[in-house]
Amino acid sequence: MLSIGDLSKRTGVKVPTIRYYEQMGLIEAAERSEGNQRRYERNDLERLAFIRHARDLGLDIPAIRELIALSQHPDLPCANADRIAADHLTAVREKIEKLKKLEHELERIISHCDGHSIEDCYVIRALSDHGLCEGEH
Amino acid sequence: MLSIGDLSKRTGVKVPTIRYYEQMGLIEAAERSEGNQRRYERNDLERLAFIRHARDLGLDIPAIRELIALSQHPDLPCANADRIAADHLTAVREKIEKLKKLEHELERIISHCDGHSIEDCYVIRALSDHGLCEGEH
DNA sequence: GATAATTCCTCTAGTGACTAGAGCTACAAG
DNA sequence: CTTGTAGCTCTAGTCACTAGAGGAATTATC
Ligand SMILES: [Zn+2]
Ligand SMILES: [Zn+2]
Ligand SMILES: [Zn+2]
Ligand SMILES: [Zn+2]
Repeated sequence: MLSIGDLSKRTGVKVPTIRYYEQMGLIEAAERSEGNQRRYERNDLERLAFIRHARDLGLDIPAIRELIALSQHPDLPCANADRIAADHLTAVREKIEKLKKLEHELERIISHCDGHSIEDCYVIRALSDHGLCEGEH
Repeated sequence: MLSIGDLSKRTGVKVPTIRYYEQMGLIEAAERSEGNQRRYERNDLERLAFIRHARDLGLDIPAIRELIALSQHPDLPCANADRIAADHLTAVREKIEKLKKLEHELERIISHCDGHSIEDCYVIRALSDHGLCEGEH
């Protein structure tokens, strides 16, 4: 039996975050001690590690909730789980594309400033006028 | 004299967002009509276009506030403006790096699943165990 | 000039995934 | 047995908006 602090130390998930996940329905409400403190077991540890890893990979809470629900039906086909991962990959790629466009424009803007007065600052001018940009964003 | 709706149409910034920017101190409180409605002039249009473009490039509101303040002192050196842009570029690059790591792991995870049952699903297994990952994230 | 449609006003609350803090209680170590 | 740490619940704050309520002003139509 682990306290919430023990669980926190072992998984690297902060104590308030564990309570938050319980509230969000990602982990079941834990048993309580006589004094109303949460007590966890080994499988809670695994569950929380799963959640943490999924969050580290950028999945959001509804997606994780769905994956947990799926993982409790081992006989179902895994198409839905695979789709969740694939959709997330697509979203990640779209974010990368957008950020690369920003990176490109910012590089250009910064390199065009000769760094004297605000009056001549290319950063300020470029921000005032999207027409000076090379692409959309 | 433009109404807030006119300003919105001309800049592509939604009406509530314009009021929000006023509240955040990015644009000065506009003059009002007899009936208490905001009335804007040409320079408000430029200011709002500046804000919009800076937001589109991913700058946050405190950074934009600082850039606006700087732009009102044309004789100052522009090092601070340049630094704001450079810091932002650094942040964008860091985000790209993180997302690329995620992209890599997700590609790997998805390609390893042969897509039968949940029981054998590599997506679920990989989420359960970061040890299966190639890198950190 | 009356009426209707649209736009505007302020204020509050919701978004996602936590995080911080207040005020209180339980438990472990000395 | 006292002290210190850890736990409890509840509320509010983060960021940059967005949605909605309830009401007033403006514009368009007749
Ligand atoms: Zn400059
Ligand atoms: Zn641009
Ligand atoms: Zn699978
Ligand atoms: Zn991993």
